[in-house]
Amino acid sequence: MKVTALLGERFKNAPSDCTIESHKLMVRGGYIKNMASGIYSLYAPAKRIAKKIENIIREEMDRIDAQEVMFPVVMPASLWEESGRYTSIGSEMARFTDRGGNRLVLGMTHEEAAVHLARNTASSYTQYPFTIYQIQTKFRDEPRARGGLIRVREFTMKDAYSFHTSQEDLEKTYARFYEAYERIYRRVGAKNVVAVKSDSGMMGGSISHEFMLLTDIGEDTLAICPECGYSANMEVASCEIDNEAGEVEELKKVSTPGVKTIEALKEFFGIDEKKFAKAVVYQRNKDDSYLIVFIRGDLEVNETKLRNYLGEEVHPAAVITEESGIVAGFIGPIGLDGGLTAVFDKSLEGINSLVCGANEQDFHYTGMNVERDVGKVDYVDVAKVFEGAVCPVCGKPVITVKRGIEIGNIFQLGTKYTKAMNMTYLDRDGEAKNPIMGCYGIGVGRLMASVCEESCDKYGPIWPMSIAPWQVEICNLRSTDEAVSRVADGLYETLQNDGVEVLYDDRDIRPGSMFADADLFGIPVRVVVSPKNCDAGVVEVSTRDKSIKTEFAIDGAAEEIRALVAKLLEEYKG
RNA sequence: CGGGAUGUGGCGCAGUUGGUAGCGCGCGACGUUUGGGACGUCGAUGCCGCAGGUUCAAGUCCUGUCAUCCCGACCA
Repeated sequence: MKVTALLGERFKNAPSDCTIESHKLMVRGGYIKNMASGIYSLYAPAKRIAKKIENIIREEMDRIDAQEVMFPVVMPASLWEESGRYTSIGSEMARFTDRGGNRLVLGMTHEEAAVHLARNTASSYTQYPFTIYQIQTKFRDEPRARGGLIRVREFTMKDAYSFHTSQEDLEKTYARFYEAYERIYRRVGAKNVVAVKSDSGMMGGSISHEFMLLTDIGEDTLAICPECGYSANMEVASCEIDNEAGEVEELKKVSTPGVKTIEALKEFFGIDEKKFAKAVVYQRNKDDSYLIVFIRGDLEVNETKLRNYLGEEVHPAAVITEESGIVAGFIGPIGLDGGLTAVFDKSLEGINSLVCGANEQDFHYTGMNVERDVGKVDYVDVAKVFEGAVCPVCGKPVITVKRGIEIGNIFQLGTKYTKAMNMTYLDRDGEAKNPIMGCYGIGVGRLMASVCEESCDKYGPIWPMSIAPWQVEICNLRSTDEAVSRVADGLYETLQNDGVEVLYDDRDIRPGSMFADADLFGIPVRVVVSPKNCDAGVVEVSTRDKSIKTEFAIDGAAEEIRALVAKLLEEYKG
């Protein structure tokens, strides 16, 4: 490809809208163009990168015996009504009607389509297991797109669905996907990727992992143990608590006029915040009724864990009404209004002497022991993990909290969809059963942006050879000079004939501009052809990551360059 | 959906107490240049987001609306 024929321009400045590095560079470098919020067109360089990522994914999917299929983007609402998600999913799913008044949806994920495709065909246990996948456009009407390609509304995704006759079999495939994903990330050049245990959210099912690329701009928070490798999304990370029982004390009611916050209580009693039983008030989404979480004063409530425990949606209480029976600022577990649900975090378990509210204006209790003064309660883990928390696996207090971008996920779905959509097969014993499903996704555009985010400098992206839009860029520093152009043109032609992907900057511009653009193209191997070099009978060859800078004699340069490309490609081989 | 901000040429921006729009980059032509975003001369590009209103006069003031971005909520 000659730059003179390439559509797209490169900018000195990024639009002021761009805040994160990959977004800036991909706009500045002429990779993407925004059309609407979270909706982008890709220019040729970005399209080429996406295609390479897709092909690596294809190779790895095919390798684990997944077969590529294609589902429709537009599906009838009725199919989604079968699974129940037509109503359970909110406005993230785009819905519309056709000219006949039929309700349709835009595909945001394809479990329903996968079941639809397979359910009448895979009617015998002998036809299991099997895995299907597609690489296709999805539309999700995100409430808030952000960060260029990091979080968009329309995007290309590889989504795979596996079907099994037993949990063990699902787990086998799940493990193969896990390994395939690790290979995919290595091959596309994503470096800091960890798999974390995650919340299954609306997908349903039990076990799931998210593959996270660690970066400060990540939207997810992760708890990671550097000692034993335990890692989990903050949403589900368990929190081990070192509880010190302390001295047994008598329950005493103490006047605490106007002392409402943990801060103020700390000051008032002059004791550590770990000695308080903090009350956090939530409301159920369905009827706004209240529930109260009691947790140790130094900890925060993890709302996702709370939701998962309750099995329903809740939100932090907006206003606490008079008639609720809640005395804001003085809430405690003793003598709490019987109509209120209380949840006890396990951080309170076994502590002998706690300070808590007395459910009476301006009074607190001291010396409270839950078992003794409230009775037997179920302790649950709803605390948010914090830096330095105790690892639930190895028991060392070394948990670190990091940010990550989700660049893939794998779910064990169970029979949620096959049951709801009445997909059955006849088992060996002649009994009709619902197949067990797994699903597995990778966002292509997000992966591209993530690699850019992690592999760049202030001048532009540094694309790994495996996904670079072109493998070699030739910079003809003096295209008006016949001798120089003869060398550059010849090299371009020879390399292309040898199957090397070449971007040829044949423009008549000053070297400074050409180099600045080359940095934005981020192509791994750069070949500079200039009058100076030609006089010396050489071309100058360097890598974008600055690890190599050398000269090759003009005669034989093509072969040397081809070998260099092959060598660099080797690093990312499957 | 809450909070904050911004809409002026392709990009970055300026535009005073209201007086009819400018700078830098980029773009075109010519010339001089040529190893990290050159210089000179000439030139093109604006429904000042949109719709109302106030005014002799609105980029500027008022009202509404749309769009985009950031923080949060949400998120397969």
